[in-house]
Amino acid sequence: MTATPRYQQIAQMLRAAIANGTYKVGDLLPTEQELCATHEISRHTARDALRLLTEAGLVTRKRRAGTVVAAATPPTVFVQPLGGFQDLLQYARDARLKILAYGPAPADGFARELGLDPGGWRELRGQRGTGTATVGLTRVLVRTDCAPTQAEIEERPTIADAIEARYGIAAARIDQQISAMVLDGQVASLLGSEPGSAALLTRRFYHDGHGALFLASESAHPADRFVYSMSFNRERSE
Amino acid sequence: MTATPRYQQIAQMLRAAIANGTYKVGDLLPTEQELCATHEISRHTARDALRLLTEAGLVTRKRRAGTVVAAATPPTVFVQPLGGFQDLLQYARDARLKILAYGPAPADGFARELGLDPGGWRELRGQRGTGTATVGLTRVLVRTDCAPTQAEIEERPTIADAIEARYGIAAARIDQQISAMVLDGQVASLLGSEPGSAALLTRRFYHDGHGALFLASESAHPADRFVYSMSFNRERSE
DNA sequence: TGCCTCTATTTGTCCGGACATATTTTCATT
DNA sequence: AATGAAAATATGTCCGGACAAATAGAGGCA
Repeated sequence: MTATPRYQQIAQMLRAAIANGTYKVGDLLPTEQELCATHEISRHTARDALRLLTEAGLVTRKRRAGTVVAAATPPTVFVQPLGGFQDLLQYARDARLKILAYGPAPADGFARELGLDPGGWRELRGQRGTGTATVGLTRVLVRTDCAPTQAEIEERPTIADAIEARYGIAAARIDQQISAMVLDGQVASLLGSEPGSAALLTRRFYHDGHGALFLASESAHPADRFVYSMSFNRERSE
Repeated sequence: MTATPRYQQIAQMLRAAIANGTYKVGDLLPTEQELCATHEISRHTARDALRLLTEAGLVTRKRRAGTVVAAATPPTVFVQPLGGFQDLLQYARDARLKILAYGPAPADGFARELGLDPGGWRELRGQRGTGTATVGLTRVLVRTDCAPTQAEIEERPTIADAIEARYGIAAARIDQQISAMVLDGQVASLLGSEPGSAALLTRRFYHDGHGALFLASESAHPADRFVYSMSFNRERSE
């Protein structure tokens, strides 16, 4: 009869009440004590129910303030999980970064294009590929206070990994923009492609825990050799 | 001194023990009773600690079998949350789909390119934009047993939304591939772009709960009008 | 009015216990 | 040896209680 546990039943009732507007966003849910009284359950059971709602992101709880509705529906429907920086780059596992140049950011270089002061950054130019096949041409800006050496970069799969290993600065947020471009003669020859062919252009911005940018990159990938794939899964919410 | 709660301390100790190989993947962690005895805590506290590890995906628990290590490191480091189908498409909120053609899939059309039997699918051609500005040219395949009418599609922001509303078929997994292309004369004129300019090409495959494909789309977006942006956040694991 | 302190309230942590349920192991039976 | 019943065991659910910590709100004070 009562196959589902009590605390899940309570949680489901509250979820429904939130969904149908009985409790609107910003409203206060009943306190734990009130739930205990109205449903004749122990405080522990009430807490378990509210814990489910908290984990789903539907409510937030604060001492003395109570439980307030944060969203009428579970905030995220789909998620794209990433195992690490390599999954973001989507190069083959054995693709290596060949560094062509690495030094203080020139005044008229990548930093200027992004509206950054070249003084505080180091610029790297390189190409990525496996063996002789080049799959991407890259420009990178690294903040000088967390710039690894060339050797440290080359022994890690990505620059972000090198920074995390060397300086302990971990990316908290990464913004990525993908657009398309037509290869001009110079870039095409570096990539071994036909001038006038298409390429994918990815820009990535790595932010630390304070939201400050510490790493930026721009890469061109010939369309005939590179497709950016991603997979989204619907979150289980029961 | 002991600012952090006991159960979080225990969880951290276990996390560390898993990370440094004291417990390897597949090993059994101490039972709740053993944790109670060794750390002189109540079973409730031990359970709270193990709950944290379970939520992080580090361990799985089964009655009688105990707690086994599922992964040495938290499985997902970054997540890209999506609120719905519109976030995937990344068109402006007021962008509308103008349907140019909608009917049974022709034998030599999009279905053939994807290796699908044209008999079971309906093909749609359209363009998306706001007012007069066209931002994308689209080909879509819809499985015939869940194909909405043209009116149903036009009154919803996306075709996936229309299918979910009309047939109750919700996408469980969406695969997306992004590549680049050069616009030829015919497509360029439809999009109002220069022939030979670059465009972003997105292919999306929507799968239902059984993993079966029910919706596929291919869209071309002029690079000068469209950039695909995404944001990844590091998962909080504490 | 503005600022401060104090209090009451609500959630967070932790303890103790009990029974339920699923699953493995053991052992008796065939 | 194969099968099936029973026991043992680890987690899941639920109850009761107690104190701690944070903080919104009331009330007092300048």
